[in-house]
Amino acid sequence: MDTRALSVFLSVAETLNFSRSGQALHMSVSAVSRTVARLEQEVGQPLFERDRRRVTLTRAGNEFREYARRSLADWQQLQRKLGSGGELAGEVSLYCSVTATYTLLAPILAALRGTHPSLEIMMHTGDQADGIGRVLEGQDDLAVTICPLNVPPRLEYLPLVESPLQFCMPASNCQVRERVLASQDDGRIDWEALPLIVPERGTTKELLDDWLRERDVRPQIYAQVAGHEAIVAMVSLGLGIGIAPQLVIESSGLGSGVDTISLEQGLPSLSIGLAALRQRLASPLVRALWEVAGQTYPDPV
Amino acid sequence: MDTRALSVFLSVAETLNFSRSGQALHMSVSAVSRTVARLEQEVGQPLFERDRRRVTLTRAGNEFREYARRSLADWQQLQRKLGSGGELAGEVSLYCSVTATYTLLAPILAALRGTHPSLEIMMHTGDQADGIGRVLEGQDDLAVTICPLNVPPRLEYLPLVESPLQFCMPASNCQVRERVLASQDDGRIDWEALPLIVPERGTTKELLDDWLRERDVRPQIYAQVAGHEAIVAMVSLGLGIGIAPQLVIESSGLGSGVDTISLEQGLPSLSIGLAALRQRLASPLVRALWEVAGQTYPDPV
DNA sequence: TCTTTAATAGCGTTTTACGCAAGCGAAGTA
DNA sequence: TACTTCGCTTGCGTAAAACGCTATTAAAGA
Repeated sequence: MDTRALSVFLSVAETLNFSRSGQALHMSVSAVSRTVARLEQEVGQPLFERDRRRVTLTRAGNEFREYARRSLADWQQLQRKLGSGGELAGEVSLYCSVTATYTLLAPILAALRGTHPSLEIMMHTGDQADGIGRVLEGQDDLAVTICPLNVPPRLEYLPLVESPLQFCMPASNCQVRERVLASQDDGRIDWEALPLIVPERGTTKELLDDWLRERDVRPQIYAQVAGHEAIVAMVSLGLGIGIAPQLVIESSGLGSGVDTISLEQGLPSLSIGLAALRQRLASPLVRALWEVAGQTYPDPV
Repeated sequence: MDTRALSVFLSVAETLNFSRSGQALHMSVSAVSRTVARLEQEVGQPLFERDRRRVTLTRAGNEFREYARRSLADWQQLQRKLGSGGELAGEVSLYCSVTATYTLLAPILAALRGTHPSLEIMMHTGDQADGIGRVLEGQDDLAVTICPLNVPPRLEYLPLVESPLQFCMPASNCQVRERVLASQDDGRIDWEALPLIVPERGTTKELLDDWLRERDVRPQIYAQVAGHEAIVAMVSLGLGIGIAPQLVIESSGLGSGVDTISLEQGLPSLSIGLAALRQRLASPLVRALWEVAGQTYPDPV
């Protein structure tokens, strides 16, 4: 009888649909099914009536729903009471890229100051690609990161914004820019003739690799760089064309130094959000930041 | 945040001693320690103050204690409500030996009829030695059994009574009886000369094997039999000497047919009690029987 | 009859919990 | 001062639980 199971039950009791609850809770249908089954075994009676097409609450299920609501509310109340009333032993550590600091994070931290003034943030900045690793290893509680292709199971991911991955080129006239414009006139860009500045590792590198492989392009790599900001900086210096999330290009101090390259079949769009270990999310401090973030960027569809 | 952890916390909050709570809860000190540590992480603050010699509740710990009491009471209330109010889908199945039926079990079932009239028991009888296996395999919810030498981790054991393991011999005059009496006059029984009727398997067999091995005795096995009742029956027929818990000897219809053999260093005493899978104990029906049994035989020390 | 939808069951893998034993600091003892 | 005891924590290996993927089953709709 743990609170997690109660949440699952409440979700199913609301949607009356195991699959939809699974999606909402970021877990598989079978996990939902078995969580409910366990609960039913523990209670000793079926909570839902399944007639193969429709799910309804049994009488016991209704009773249990009341209980679950109360119980969960009690728990949340206690969390609030102790979370703010107590002397807040620790702080929350957060890893993010420089860009995230003043684009994504600023409004979250502003809101947080209002709702949880006693919560202290220890921020570490670096290449966005390292975020997942640092969270998994427990170095940081949270990371702003691009949604990885496969979210590891012990990780929770909260999408905040979408930003398309973009190719970009120097804005000032230079050899690279001229060659891009020339090949655009031809209708197709000759990637193999252009120096490309790519991420050293991370999701964007993987996406780029896929994109190139699909088109059977073997580009001429000018440099592999850690951090999208650094890529944009190098592009603005005219060293080559690069790749970065639009968000980074726009908000780099060098925004005017680079132009995006528009393509018919562009690169995929990225989901950027928060990542944390499930385990750590049990902590009220971490969860506080998590929830404020979710409220600051509602429904990033 | 599950109810099990709350129980552990409440116990420690009461004893203010991790080791003692561990004993009371039938778990190791380290398990208690880590359960509390998990709880503290989840709450976000320490619940106990440990100054290496003494354990005290912190302010947060006191708050949490209130919450834990309430929460657990709610849960138990719900269990009662649904456990008795509902239409009790299943019944509880119980495995035991014939002897247990009318010695141990009778008062428990009588009490149960009073407190839980709607609870139905499906009883299976057979060799006591099979009880643990049947519970582990989920064939029965509960078994009356001799406490195994090593209790498997997913099993919960509730001691009810103690009964010494005894050697016994035919009560009527016969060759076997005479030989026992004769060797008792010599001061030492010559085990190797006497036909021995032993359990086929189970805890009593293991205890007997140990006892014989310690004394470097290689007995003459007349028969290996399943079920202590059958052993007593064979002994009463004069086929040899046997071994069984005193309880079985006394309450066998053949009580007058066998005599116990008193020894200086007798066989160890057995703990006889109820066994169930931890998992199954979450069910209110199973727990009902469990608790009534515990109340019927309080403190079997 | 075939397809679609939705829950459950089997199987292999990951994650979590546990027991044991070692560690370690403070208090008691010789 | 050195040694022992007490009691909580920690590292490590193992056992159990939970999960995701995939197959299965069953009902409803085309």
